[in-house]
Order: sequence, then structure tokens, then C-alpha cells
Amino acid sequence: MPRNETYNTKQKEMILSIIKKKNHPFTIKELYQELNGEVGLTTIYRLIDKMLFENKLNKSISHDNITFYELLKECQEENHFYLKCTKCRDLVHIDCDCIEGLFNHITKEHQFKPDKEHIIIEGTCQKCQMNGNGGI
Amino acid sequence: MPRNETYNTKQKEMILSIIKKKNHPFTIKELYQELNGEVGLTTIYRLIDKMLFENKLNKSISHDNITFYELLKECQEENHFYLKCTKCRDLVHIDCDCIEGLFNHITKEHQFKPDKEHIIIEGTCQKCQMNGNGGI
DNA sequence: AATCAATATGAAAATAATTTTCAAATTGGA
DNA sequence: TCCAATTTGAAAATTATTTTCATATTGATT
Repeated sequence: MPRNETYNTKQKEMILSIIKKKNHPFTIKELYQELNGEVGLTTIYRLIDKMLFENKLNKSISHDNITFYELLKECQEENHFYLKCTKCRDLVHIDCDCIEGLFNHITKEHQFKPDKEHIIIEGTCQKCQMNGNGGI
Repeated sequence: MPRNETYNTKQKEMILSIIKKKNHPFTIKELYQELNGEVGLTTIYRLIDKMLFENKLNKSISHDNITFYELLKECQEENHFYLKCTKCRDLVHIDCDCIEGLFNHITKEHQFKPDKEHIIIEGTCQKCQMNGNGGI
């Protein structure tokens, strides 16, 4: 009979403990190195995938084609709307119901039922617009 | 002695002719299929890379890890909007200016300059809603 | 603390997207 | 027509990620 619950393992704890301490986007390679080979790459990919599916992580790819992950701390709850700066990689949580209107429109006009609780729009944040930040 | 000029070939012409006709982001695979095997993948990648370097193309990667390219015409002001069905995995390009309003709001109210790239919203398409498709 | 089914792990193999290699073909000026 | 510079594409290499599968671990239950 299925159990519908996960098992706690030291590998999961080790990965989570490192991810939680991070305040910048990180790569799989970085994570693997910090884990010092004590957790296999496969296991890391698996936990990351699970967290992505649960919308606990954000995945993004830089102009140099590097894949970054980032913990979404506020994202456990309801509808969330992020603006992600492609220059400084800052991810800003926006407290605004402007997404509601779009979702209503999509539902009515395009007969499509959105099932995502959060949406991430990429662009350039105010700081980088003023700095003329050319990106990384 | 170097020539400092490129040679014109039918392969380049064929690729460009297809790209120029497109009005929404495309993938390498799509391009290759439309070229019907008449141009090798290597050559396609090479021209795309060159155009990226020359800022004639924009490259972007969706949440689903699909790499899209898009010709940068000066007049291409519209944003691109996709609905992706998480049941049948269909990706539909929506020709609708409903994103404009959101982007204007973001620019004005949140001082954030959205990239003129594409946005993908996940959910359930009409067909799968009617089928009661439980997913794959 | 022993049992055991459900779940998790990781090494190795598989897959997929992209890049590199290199011999052969093409280009266009002389 | 000649020829050096450039382009092409098949095949091999590279890289990131996923799958496979045999083995190990978990934690509820006895």
C-alpha cells in the first residue's frame, strides 16, 4: 500500500541546509561541490526537481547559459507575482493584484484555466535601468 | 590573406528566408524541420550563433527549458504570450494584447522594464478541461 | 530490536542539446 | 580557370540532465 509521505534522509537534510543558507542564485555544480561529494548528483537533481514542481525554487538561465536555482521563501502560500531582473538577478516579490485581471481574461477569452500560483516576469529593475547596468 | 567578408551561400539564404517570415519565437528543432534536412544542424547553429553575436536575434529560455530564438526587427513591439497545457503539453501562441496592459502596469506602477520576450502561463487547455484529462 | 513494504540512493548508462573537428565543397576575386 | 579564404556537414566530443536498476534506508508495526 502506498504511503503518501516521504522519508527523511540525511541527504535531503544536507541539501536543504545548504540551500536555505544561500541568499543568491546557485548552480547544481556549486551545490554538489559544497556537499563535498557526500550526496550524489542524481539525488541533488531529484530534490531540486521536486522543489521546482512544488514552486519552492525558481530556475533561471543566464545569458551565458548557466542554470541557476533560488529558494522562494514567500512562495509557500497563495498567488505570487515576481519581477526578476535579468541584469542583477534580483528577484522581487510584488504585492499587487494585477495578475488577477490577466488570469480572469485568460479564463474567459482563451478558455484556458491557469493553474500556477505564481508568475515570474523578467526584465530590468529600476536600479539597473539607472545604472545602465549592462548585465553580467 | 584574410578577406574580412563572408561568402553568400544558399544555406544562409534558406535559413534567413524562413526566420524572416516568422512572427513569433521559434526553436532550432522547428527551424531544422522546416528546412526539411536541406541544411545541416551544425550550419543552423552556426548562423544562429553569429546572429546572436550581432544582436540580430534574441535568445530566451522558458520555464520548461525550451530555448527560443526571435528575430529582432525594429518594429517588433509586441510581446509574446504562450499558454502551455500541463496535461497535453501543448504550447499555444496567443495573439492578444492582454499582456500589454499588464506590462504597462508593471512599467508604471512597479518601475520595472519587462523584457520584450515571451511569457508562458501554465494551466489546462480547453480540450483537456472538457476531456477531464487527468494528465499524462 | 526485528520485520518489512515503501521509498530513497547513487553508479552507470542513456538521452538530448550543442559544440568541435576535419576533410571536402563552395565562393568570388584575380 | 585558378586558388586562397571560407563554408559545409557527418561524425565525434562535450555537457547537462534523466533514467535504470540493484542496493540501502526509513519508519511504522509487531
